[in-house]
Amino acid sequence: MFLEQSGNRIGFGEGFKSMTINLKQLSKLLKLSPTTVSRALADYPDVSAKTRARVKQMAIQQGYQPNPVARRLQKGKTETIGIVITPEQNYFSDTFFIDLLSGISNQITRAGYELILGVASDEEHEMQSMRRMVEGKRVDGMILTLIREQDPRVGYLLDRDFPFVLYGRTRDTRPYAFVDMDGKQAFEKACTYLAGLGHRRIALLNGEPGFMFPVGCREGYESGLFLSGLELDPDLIREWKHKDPSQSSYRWTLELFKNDNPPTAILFQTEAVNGIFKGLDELNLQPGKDVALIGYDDLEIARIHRSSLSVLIPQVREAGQRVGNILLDVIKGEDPGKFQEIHQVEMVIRETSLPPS
Amino acid sequence: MFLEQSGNRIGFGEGFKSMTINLKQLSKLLKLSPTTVSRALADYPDVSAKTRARVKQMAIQQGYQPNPVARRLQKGKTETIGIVITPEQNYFSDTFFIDLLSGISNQITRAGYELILGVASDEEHEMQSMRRMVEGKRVDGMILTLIREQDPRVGYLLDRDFPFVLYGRTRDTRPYAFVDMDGKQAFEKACTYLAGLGHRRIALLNGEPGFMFPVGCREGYESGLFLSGLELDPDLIREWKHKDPSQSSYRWTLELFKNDNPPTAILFQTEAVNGIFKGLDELNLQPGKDVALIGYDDLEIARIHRSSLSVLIPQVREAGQRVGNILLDVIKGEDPGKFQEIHQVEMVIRETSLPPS
DNA sequence: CACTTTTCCCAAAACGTTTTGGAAAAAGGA
DNA sequence: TCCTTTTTCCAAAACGTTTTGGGAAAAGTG
Repeated sequence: MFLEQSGNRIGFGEGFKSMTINLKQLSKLLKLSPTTVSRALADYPDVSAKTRARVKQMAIQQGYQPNPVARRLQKGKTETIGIVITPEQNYFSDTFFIDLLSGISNQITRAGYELILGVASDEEHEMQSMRRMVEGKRVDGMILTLIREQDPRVGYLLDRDFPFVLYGRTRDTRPYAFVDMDGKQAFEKACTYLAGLGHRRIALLNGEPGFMFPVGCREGYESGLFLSGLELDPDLIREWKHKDPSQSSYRWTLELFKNDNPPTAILFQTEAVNGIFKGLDELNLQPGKDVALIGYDDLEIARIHRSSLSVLIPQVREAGQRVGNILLDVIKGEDPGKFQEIHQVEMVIRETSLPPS
Repeated sequence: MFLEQSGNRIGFGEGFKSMTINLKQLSKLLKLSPTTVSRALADYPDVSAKTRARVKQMAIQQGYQPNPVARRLQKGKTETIGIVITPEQNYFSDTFFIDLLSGISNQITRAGYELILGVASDEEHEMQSMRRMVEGKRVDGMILTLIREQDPRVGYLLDRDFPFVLYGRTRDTRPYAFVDMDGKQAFEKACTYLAGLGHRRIALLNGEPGFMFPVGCREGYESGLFLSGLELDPDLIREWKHKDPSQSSYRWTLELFKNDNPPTAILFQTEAVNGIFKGLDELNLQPGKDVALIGYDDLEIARIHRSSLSVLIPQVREAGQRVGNILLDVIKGEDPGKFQEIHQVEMVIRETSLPPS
């Protein structure tokens, strides 16, 4: 029997009965020191090929896995990264968070890292949850999403040199790592496309200011107008509310068409699609036929709708994978300033982007 | 200066510069042993009120927080719970996961626990991700969602006495802890309500078999028909596909109305609403007026639609809170069989549940 | 053969807590 | 006063790894 006094209690005690073996037990089984076993498994050159093989085989046979908690203590690393999400501001697409988390998790797991999730109800709790992770030494790095123009989280982390990666960008001038979608290029592309079809009155139903992503969208929109030789008309720009994308975009849609010279096309974040469809419906305008529409993000509703929506599709999962990999590099000590990625956004033309009637 | 050779390197070394103090440093500052400081902070009775106060004050002043990794190693607990989600099967509502995670996180955080997230692409990876957490000693307990009728995860965890809680139920007869929504009662209520309005042909567009939740829905539907003295007509029951709720429900909606004796009302999970709306639209049937609709789950699209949808609303966040609390109790060693909760589902009548025309 | 180098292994320390098992000092009881 | 009890503190061990700093044996070198 390979158990010893300090071994795991097997077969008695309440709760979970651990079936696992630890390093000391494994080394006893092999008649080697824990040192050698540890080093054999870590492929150190100072253990002979023969014993290394023997150790590895036994480790597999016994199902040995190093206790991560013990390793973390010794290594002084938590092998964990943190992310805080805010349910209140779920203005994103139905699969956005799942896609992003999926990409992140996919990459960090293969490095043995864990992803811990904080949920915050508002901006204040968001900071609080992050500080708990950082100051409580619960993570080696942070991932930030839903970035604001002035984002206190970024300053906080920069100030203490704590590793982090943004999904998005902010206005801080110090170098930091980020992965962002090229919203500007996307909206520029969509805008020039519509202008190319002959549209002259193109509206923008944009996200609410404060957050960073509507900034790029607006830049792209303005640039697209300019490149197409169109005037910018402030009456054609409106902003929906994050708290209630559908209601606010519904109202703005009605507003837009009270204009003497109403738009023939609308650019928007797809989060607002329900409100826009409802508004157009009420005005007896048919999406695609009477008004061209291009949304930023693909949603199921956009695909299933009577006139399936033309969209700009960000590859969120792929971006998440990059975010994960970059964070691992930053944790390793690499310069965050090296990792500033802007990902292209694909445009998929479906049924709502015809020439003006 | 309170730093010593084995203290944290402050002000040099690459990467994150820890500003935090550890137990040894704190105890030196207080001219007490680490033992006493530790016990003072943990409110042991064998430390005098005076020193306890002194220790606590200094701890706060210095911002001391026990290193969680070290505590976990000593305590033999990870203070962590795990959950695995599957993006492929996101047939749930737009806020379902956020709501559930929010409730769980809310409760476990106040007990000092962490929530780690696994993301799996399919059933096999789901199991693999869970085994990594369980066998890799990365968590003290698991939370399971999207439960199947025969769910290998439940057997796996029961077999090794590992603490877990289900959001949902399965067919395993051994006692285990779960929190479930009373889908049966919900559908029964909706069905009798519609029957009470005079509907005689009530269809059920249910989730695909294999998963557990459609079972309760169907039971409630059948029971509702029976209580209302209506015959069950198999032609009025259809199942949408998890992989593509909208398309499949769209097709089934068209099918249902090819019937010589078509339904005047449909019960369904709100995930399928887009397909149903599209189908009805194509058939020139107006939701609420020509066909009564009650969906299970509240979605934004359901509220914003021209005829806002009558719905059954499960309190997912509250359920998540219970799941979190129960898991903490089970980890503490309490009998899982004691924790079997079935939560009521509220019915909210809006515009799509009128009497038959 | 003697001496150096290389190969292979290991004992001990360290990571930062909590728990165990006292022990000294203070207080109480006769 | 002396003995017992209570109060208050602490040294050492433990949790399970990895790293440090050798050291013995084997292999090369002259």
